[in-house]
Amino acid sequence: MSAKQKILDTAAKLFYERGVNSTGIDLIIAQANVAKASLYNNFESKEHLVAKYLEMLRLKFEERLATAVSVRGRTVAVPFDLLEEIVVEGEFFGCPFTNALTELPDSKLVKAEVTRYRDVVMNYFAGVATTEVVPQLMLVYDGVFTSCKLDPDRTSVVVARRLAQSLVDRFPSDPLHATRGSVACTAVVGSHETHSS
Amino acid sequence: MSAKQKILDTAAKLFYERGVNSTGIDLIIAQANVAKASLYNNFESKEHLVAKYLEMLRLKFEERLATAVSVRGRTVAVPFDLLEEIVVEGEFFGCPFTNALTELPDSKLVKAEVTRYRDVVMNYFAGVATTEVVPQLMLVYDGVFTSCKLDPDRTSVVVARRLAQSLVDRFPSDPLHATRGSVACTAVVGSHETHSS
DNA sequence: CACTAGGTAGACAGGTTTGTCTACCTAGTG
DNA sequence: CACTAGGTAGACAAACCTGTCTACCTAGTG
Repeated sequence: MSAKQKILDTAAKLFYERGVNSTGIDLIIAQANVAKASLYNNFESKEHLVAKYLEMLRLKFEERLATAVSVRGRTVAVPFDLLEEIVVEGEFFGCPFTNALTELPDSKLVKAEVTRYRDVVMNYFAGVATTEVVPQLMLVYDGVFTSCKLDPDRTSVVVARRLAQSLVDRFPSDPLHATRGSVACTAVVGSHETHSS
Repeated sequence: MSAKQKILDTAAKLFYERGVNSTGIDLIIAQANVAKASLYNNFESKEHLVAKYLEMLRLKFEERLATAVSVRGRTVAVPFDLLEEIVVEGEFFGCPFTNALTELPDSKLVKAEVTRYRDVVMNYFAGVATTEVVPQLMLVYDGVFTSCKLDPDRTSVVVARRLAQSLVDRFPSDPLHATRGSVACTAVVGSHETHSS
């Protein structure tokens, strides 16, 4: 395995679990078993490394999204399913993109990668819901990372998926002058749910 | 104005706008026009200062919440109205609590303050909705900070308020328990005990 | 007046960080 | 063989950072 990939993989793990600013270059190269020069030969600076780390995450996400869609179909639940896979396995540290931007608020590189990632998500939601619902879905999707990070209870992802599903389902009617429908609502929220172990 | 308060106010502004880790002690004391000894006489460490900063924000939030409730009534919209006031005035840097925890993930002091703040919010939502809806409202409330931070478009807060309102409307009460939520809730939230140390 | 609480100014120690640089090594290829 | 691309090892500079310390000042109070 090339030094570049070893660095990227090690940095990804450390950046995510310990935070970007708490992870020094020296720690990365020690854990990756590479020399410092290898890092600076392959990456212009730490900021560039962070950007590449985020780019890698986005590419992986796009890949997993495509795979899941081809298996389960293009539904609003898929992004939440993917998140659930991560949340259940051990510790969860929130959204790596928003985390990185919080730690490096002045980095244009990081900001660009975050935007690119969000565009992927928005695009996906735009494919399963009308344009008015997309901001609502983004709201729920943004929220689930924070809730999962801060609540010891990890059921947020289930709540979020169900909520997102209900938003898509009931869309045609406007929430405001919707059918007051306890029927529609209970049906929507109460029913459904294929998996969710 | 006491040096302690000058430090706290200056630190609050800097911590929020520039981030905790990017704000050095030297910058704080320079902008506050106080001596370094004044800072360390009043605050045990930088971490303690950050915790006090978050505590101050929470107290202000509780105060504004109480005022708004006494004026507009205890509705689900109030927390979103308060957020809107902040979002519209110039730049918005996201939730100061989650930001601080992202920057200092190992700080127990910070974690405790974040939890205390979230308890206030959850308590409030528990006062306007049934227990099943509260996690959904938290999801939307968590999401609106991220969305407002990352989307140049600040309409997220409007979308979020409307969504929260529709969630509450859909569950005016639990059919089994038959009571209109707001009544029971006022009791719950109204019985705020003074802080138990 | 004398005392004290709280303030100022700033040097300094000890640590951490990123990024550069020199010197050397090694596997693969023409 | 000779060359090269990419790697190792680690010293080092320069710039931060937090927290401590000495020395001095000043307004209010008994």
